[in-house]
Amino acid sequence: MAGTISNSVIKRLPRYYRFLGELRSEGLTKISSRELSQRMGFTASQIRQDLNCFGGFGQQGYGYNIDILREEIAYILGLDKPKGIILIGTGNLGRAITMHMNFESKGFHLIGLFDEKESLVGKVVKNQPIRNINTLDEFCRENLPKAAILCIPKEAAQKITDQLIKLGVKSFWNFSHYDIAINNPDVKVENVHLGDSLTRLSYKMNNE
Amino acid sequence: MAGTISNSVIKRLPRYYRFLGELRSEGLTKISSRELSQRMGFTASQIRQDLNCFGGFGQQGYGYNIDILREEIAYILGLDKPKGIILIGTGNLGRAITMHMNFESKGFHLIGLFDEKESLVGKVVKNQPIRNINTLDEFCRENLPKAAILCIPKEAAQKITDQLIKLGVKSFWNFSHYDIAINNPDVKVENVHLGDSLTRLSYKMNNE
DNA sequence: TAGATTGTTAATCGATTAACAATC
DNA sequence: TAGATTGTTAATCGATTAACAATC
Repeated sequence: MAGTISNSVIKRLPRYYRFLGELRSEGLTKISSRELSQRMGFTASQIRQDLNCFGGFGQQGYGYNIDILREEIAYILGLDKPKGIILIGTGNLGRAITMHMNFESKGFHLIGLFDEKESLVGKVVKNQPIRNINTLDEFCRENLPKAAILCIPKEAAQKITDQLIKLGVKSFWNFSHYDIAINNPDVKVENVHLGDSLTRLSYKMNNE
Repeated sequence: MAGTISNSVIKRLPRYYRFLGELRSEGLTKISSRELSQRMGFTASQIRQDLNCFGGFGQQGYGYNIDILREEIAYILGLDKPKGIILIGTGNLGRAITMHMNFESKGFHLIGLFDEKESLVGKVVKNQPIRNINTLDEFCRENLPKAAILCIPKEAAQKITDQLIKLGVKSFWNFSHYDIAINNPDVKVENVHLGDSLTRLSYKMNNE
């Protein structure tokens, strides 16, 4: 068992979940930490250490039961509790995420799309109408989303996050460069800085 | 000076570069590690430690010259050497990245788009025609791209990376779930696992 | 000169790996 | 029972923070 799971472990959790899903669809029922280490590129020691953070789901001399372990991780990740999420900014990136992402399998339920651009408002993406951003307050009071996806520029992001936090939206999947956490230490943020990632690739190519 | 810059520092480099750019556009010319720490949310100690990895660009009693430091980091990141990059898979995500990303400012030059879907081939995205994937060999031999963006499903990714590696493309910005690095330890890969990121947000919301 | 702030070393903290006893 | 493999402790490694002498 465990109290706090360290950040390093949390970062690896979705990967464990993905691989266990694959093993499952290959029809396997059990796996040892050594076998899993070869597939995932972690050490067997780290896998045992990690998996033990949330209870002894292995069995000595046998390994881990794939289904049970996967279910357990799903539970820890909260994938069994769909949370309402809205998306702000239906530009190229916002629309791509709306179309591309399987929200249901990641613990969410996409319930609203918003944009300020009149030319986009009313269009339908993945069966959802794009709503005018000036209806955001009303929508949130009625539908109580728990999280928001920010696909808007930095300048717009500050204003919108302030507004959303007042409306009770306290969790953000943030594609903007606005640093939500630094101004609001209490909210939950997961940042995706695509530009930083591409920049790191440039670094790696530049430095043997 | 420094030989090897640790992975932890590399991860932070693009962020330093971004913040220095902002300070610059605010018209500032110098900044101390303490001031920078307040803006960036790192400790001043860490900033000094990090920046010192690549030479003493500060000055005691003064701080850091923003322009000089920014230029130096740009050089380390290879942003001054545009590298040819191609994009494979022009679905929602691939098109969004094509439209949305500023490649030039990140050390790249987007020179080709590819898809296998006949209905997409020939369409123009950001002034580039979508090419048939079966012209990939020919294109690479002529234009020698150095990197590729993979916006294709896992199954397709394995085949395409093998093909690209043979053609001399050894660096990947990988949006697929195919684990390139595990099968090709020599290539440079920067993974973007959007689903894992959203899953971590679910975890954070689920665990106080 | 006095004040400020770096560069750098030392101390602390946390994460990973190794080892092995427990046990299925 | 013998073999396999976990759970867990101890050892190592690396990263962050603190401290302060060097110096602008």
